[in-house]
Amino acid sequence: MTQQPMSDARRPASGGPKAAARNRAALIAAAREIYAEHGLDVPLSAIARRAGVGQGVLYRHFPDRAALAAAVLEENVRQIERAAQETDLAGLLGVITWQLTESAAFISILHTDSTGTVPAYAVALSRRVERALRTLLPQDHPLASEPDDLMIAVAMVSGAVTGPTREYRERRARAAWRLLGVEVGPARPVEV
Amino acid sequence: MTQQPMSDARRPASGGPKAAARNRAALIAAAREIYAEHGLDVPLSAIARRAGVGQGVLYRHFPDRAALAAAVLEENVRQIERAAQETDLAGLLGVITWQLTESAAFISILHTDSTGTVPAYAVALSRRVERALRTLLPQDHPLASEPDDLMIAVAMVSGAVTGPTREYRERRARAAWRLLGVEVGPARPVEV
Amino acid sequence: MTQQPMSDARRPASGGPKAAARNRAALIAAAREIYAEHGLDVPLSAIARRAGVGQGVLYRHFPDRAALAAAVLEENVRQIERAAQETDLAGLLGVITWQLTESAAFISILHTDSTGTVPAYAVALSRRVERALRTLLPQDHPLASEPDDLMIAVAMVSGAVTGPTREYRERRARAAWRLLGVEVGPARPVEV
Amino acid sequence: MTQQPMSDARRPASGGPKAAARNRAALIAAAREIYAEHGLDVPLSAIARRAGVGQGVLYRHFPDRAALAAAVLEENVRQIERAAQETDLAGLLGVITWQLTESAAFISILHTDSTGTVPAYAVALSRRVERALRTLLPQDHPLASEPDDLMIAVAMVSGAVTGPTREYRERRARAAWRLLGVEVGPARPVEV
DNA sequence: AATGAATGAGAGTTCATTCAT
DNA sequence: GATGAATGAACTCTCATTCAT
Repeated sequence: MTQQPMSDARRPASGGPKAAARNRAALIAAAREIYAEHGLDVPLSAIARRAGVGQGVLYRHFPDRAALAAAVLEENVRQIERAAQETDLAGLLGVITWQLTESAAFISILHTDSTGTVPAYAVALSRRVERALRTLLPQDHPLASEPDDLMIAVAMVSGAVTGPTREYRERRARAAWRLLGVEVGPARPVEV
Repeated sequence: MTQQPMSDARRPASGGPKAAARNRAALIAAAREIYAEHGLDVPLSAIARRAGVGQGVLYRHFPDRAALAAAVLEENVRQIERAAQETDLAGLLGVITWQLTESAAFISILHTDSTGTVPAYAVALSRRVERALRTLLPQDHPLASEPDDLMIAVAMVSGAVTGPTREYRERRARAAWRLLGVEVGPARPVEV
Repeated sequence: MTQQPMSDARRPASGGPKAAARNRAALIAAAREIYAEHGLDVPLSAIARRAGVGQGVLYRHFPDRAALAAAVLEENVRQIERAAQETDLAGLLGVITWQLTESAAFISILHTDSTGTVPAYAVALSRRVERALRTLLPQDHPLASEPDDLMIAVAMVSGAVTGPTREYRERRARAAWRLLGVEVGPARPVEV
Repeated sequence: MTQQPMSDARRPASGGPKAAARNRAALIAAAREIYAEHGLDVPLSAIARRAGVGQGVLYRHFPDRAALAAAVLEENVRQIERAAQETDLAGLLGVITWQLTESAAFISILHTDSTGTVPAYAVALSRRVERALRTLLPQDHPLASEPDDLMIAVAMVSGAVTGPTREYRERRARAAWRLLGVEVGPARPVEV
């Protein structure tokens, strides 16, 4: 018994090649929204629905859950890398703070998973964030004395970021940086 | 890790005298173990199996997933409250640190959930931890100046606690406290 | 997002422990019927439906597709082994012939799969059939001269068994045995 | 962000002059290969991919799965018909034997499907094979006494043809013919 | 009161088929 | 004509929850 539609209802179909890129973008956008709202552990079908596409499209573009997450978070990291070329450490931390308060998903690559199981792509992305930060880190910065301190500090801030509204989360993030004695610029998005 | 004996010639079925209480305790213990190993998002059937009881018993004692989690964490909090009567702040933070490194589940009440949705029971438990800490907090402690700083700091440490082994997680936790400039006693369990 | 029912429709539930064995038997019976009609490559959901049970029950009893097939075919082989103790070779071949004409599924363990990929359980069952046959095979039988001839002959007959009705298939099977110069008793089921 | 097709120098798209015929042939060849490797139950997309064409082309040439299978097997039958004009029965059986051992797909028209459901095209092709064989069948041949014996014998051999390698399958096929007392020439392909 | 089987919805994944370009 | 993306249903497998015994 091969898999066959078996329903006589003729399905409408397909969009054409131009739609492909649009759908990919829509999926990433939808995923970003839903990740921000509910975290990474969300039904893929919900993402497809929000993007307005069928489930198959999601699988065409992203072979598995990790690929989609990587694509979403990749954008965040790229923004951080871009920002690293335009500001100082405080400014970059502001950008990171923005992203932390904006998206529950982004937290997971810096804070990783509480069970200790970290997907490979998250490790790679985390390294890129670290590299970006380190280019701007002065030798005498309080987070420069021990090699792990920098990313531990970021993880700590991500731990503090909880709460119902973005503003509330930002307030907590700023308090966290203050407790670390680290100067942060204003939390701000990077314009695309 | 603990496989239950599976009493051979015994009466595995229904009731001993205080079987109910024993089952409840077994469920909590099993849940604690499994939470620590796999996080909170675990099939309830696995917990019942590890506890050596049927699924029905689990539901009899805990109407829903949250109730079980609350019961597990309740014990942690009780240990913290007990410890608060026997040591100073540094000692209490050592106890909390132990719990953070021991169980992925415990993190979730102090760090709460990354999506910002905090179950009601977690709020209550968190308050009790805060109260315990505050009884020992000197007026001039670095975390005493702003009202939220205390629990933000705890959340921050919980954010730093990740990694494959308990030792590794403890090392990160200590680094986190150091970055906060807070003195902590040795991480240690409270014996029951 | 844990998997949760999310529908408020309260589902009816469950049968009790006695039903377990009954369901298992029903599943095997249903599978046997459907296998006979459509071959082994049938949706498991169809089997569950025919058995009048939920999908979960099927998985409880048979962890995978192979386990169910093995359970069904196991019965056939057991009948053959039983028959081997009560008749001579011709009689046993009659029993096998009956099973071949009765069930498309049974063919697959003797004829195996045309792509050459044979599941482990099928190999084991096939060996048992061979053993049963060989206990009754006279030294001077035409299929006794070469070691592989016996099971090749059975596979050949299974290759001939096609057609819309059991009677038609049996006619072809008898013709096949005749072409092999092998005497066969009447095709007959083994009463359970 | 929209990446454009813009084939720069070449015209990979649409039509050369007899592209249609070439595509058709490529599809049949691809299907033959994949059928041989994985059996008839293969995603059509895999065939299109192997042929290096889009899915649409496949559907243009072959309205359904059966049409493609028929086209593949048609070639086999044509080779048999050709061979029937150049050799004797033993030689023709050698050709058929080659095809049986070469392709899991070809088996299905001679052995047909184990569920008894035979597609119409298979019946027609089978008849042509029979006709080709019968032109070379001597009156006194062991397979000439009963009308059905000829094709039953072929089906029997196809039933014996299983196993991982072509050589192994050929060995079994030869054993099968031997058990039937039928002389066969060497298994050989018909060059195209 | 405990057991553990059953239910059935839902998530993940795969494909046949259509169709915009 | 060709391409290959999109659709959406079918199938597999997993669990939360109920309930007969």
